[in-house]
Amino acid sequence: MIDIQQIRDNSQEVIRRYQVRNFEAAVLVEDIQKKDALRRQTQKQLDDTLAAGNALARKIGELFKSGKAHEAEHLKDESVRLKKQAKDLQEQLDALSLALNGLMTQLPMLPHTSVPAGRSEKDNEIVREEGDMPQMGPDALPHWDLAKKYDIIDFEAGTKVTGAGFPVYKGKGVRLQRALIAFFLDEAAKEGYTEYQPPLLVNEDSAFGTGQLPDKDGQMYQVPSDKLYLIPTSEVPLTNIFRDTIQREEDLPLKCTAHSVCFRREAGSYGKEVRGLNRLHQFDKVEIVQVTHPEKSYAILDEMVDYVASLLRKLELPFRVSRLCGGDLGFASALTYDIEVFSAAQKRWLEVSSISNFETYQSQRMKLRFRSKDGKNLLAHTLNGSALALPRIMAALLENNQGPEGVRVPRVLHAYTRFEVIG
RNA sequence: GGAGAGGUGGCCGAGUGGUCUAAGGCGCACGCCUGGAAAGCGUGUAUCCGUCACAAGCGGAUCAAGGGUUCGAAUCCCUUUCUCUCCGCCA
Repeated sequence: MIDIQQIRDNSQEVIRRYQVRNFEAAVLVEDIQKKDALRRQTQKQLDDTLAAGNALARKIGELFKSGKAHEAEHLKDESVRLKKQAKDLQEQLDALSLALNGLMTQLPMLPHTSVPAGRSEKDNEIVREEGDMPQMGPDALPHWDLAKKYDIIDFEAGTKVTGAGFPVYKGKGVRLQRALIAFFLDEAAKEGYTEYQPPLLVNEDSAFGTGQLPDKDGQMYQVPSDKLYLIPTSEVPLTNIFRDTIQREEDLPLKCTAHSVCFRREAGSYGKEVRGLNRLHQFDKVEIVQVTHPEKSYAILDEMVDYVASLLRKLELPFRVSRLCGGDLGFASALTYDIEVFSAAQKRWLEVSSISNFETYQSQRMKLRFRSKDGKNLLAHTLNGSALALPRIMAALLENNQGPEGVRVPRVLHAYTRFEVIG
């Protein structure tokens, strides 16, 4: 949610900036301005009415005390009238607040000034490309064939047990994945992130706080009997740890990391996009989250991109970093970098990380604040990124490192896997 | 799942219908005192909304959340929720 103050201060500027997203905000913004003015006017009327009621009640109390009960009696009528009036105004105010809030949640985050205009991922701006593209012979196998050949992932078993998109990892496949998770967590710890192990189900408030609700509930698996949601990413529980808190400025930035299983319904996906490990309903991911001072969030975003790049470098995977254009930018994000690795047999770039600055979008919703040096409570900025998502890293490692002897494990993982080749 | 007890400010804790504008204490901040410090003394110390210059001041709301009774609710009633104790079940 953006700060309504921005609309009060300069609504035309807000509308103009939304154009980068191809988001036509004029009608919505005008509606918000009207509702906001009316809400404040109603608030004033209500406060005045309540103040009159309070004064009267106090007066009646005094009269009772001084034994003038009969005088108090006829004041009660006025008191009842004020109470009725206050109740009506309160109802109006609640309705207005609800409506205003509903309108505000329809506004996506204002894009950062560096976000390129554009409609689709074709307009994303590639800002960095690194690593050697492996040269594959014509007999190179895609990872799903390698997985079968070396018996490390059983897609059919997963389909039987649960359904498509729920693979069963096996033997060295599990070990490789566990090794990667441990490696990512150790690297994050070195980088100053505190490790958490959050719940995998969250309540409605949490899902709202990070922006999954109200609009993206179709992307989450739900447990309606308990009003809980399976997390699509540990960003949700991790960031919500700090919901409704006021942090100390000197404690910022808060740096958290967690490994978790992630669950996504991925309704509407099909075909080669979802083959093998490319797109799953259940997958593992190590996430990094930061809660920062607003003035530092963009420098920190760059740091996070550099950090994720360093992981891929250590894994010897070729990757590229792109800045998402307005049309491809998530609803909640002000600026997002995507990082993709090249999976050599599929000859495709696979997105393995998405690193975003949400500015105050999430902190506004979850009232995540910090107390500044001059004693004001300000909204913090929240950021997060994958560091990293496991399946596509597995896919690229398998495909890029295949050879006659089997699949070579990157050196940095040997200490974790305790084997160097999957063969 | 059953029974019982609870939820008050940063923390502890008083408070059972009208100076609650929430006692008292602790902590914290600032000041006085001091060679310096401690002690002592004094002052201050929540959040949100509105008015307004996002100042001061003023008004309103908040004693887990929501609803109700009453002229008036932290206090009485109902619902929800969370915590604790006991029982049951259980990795």
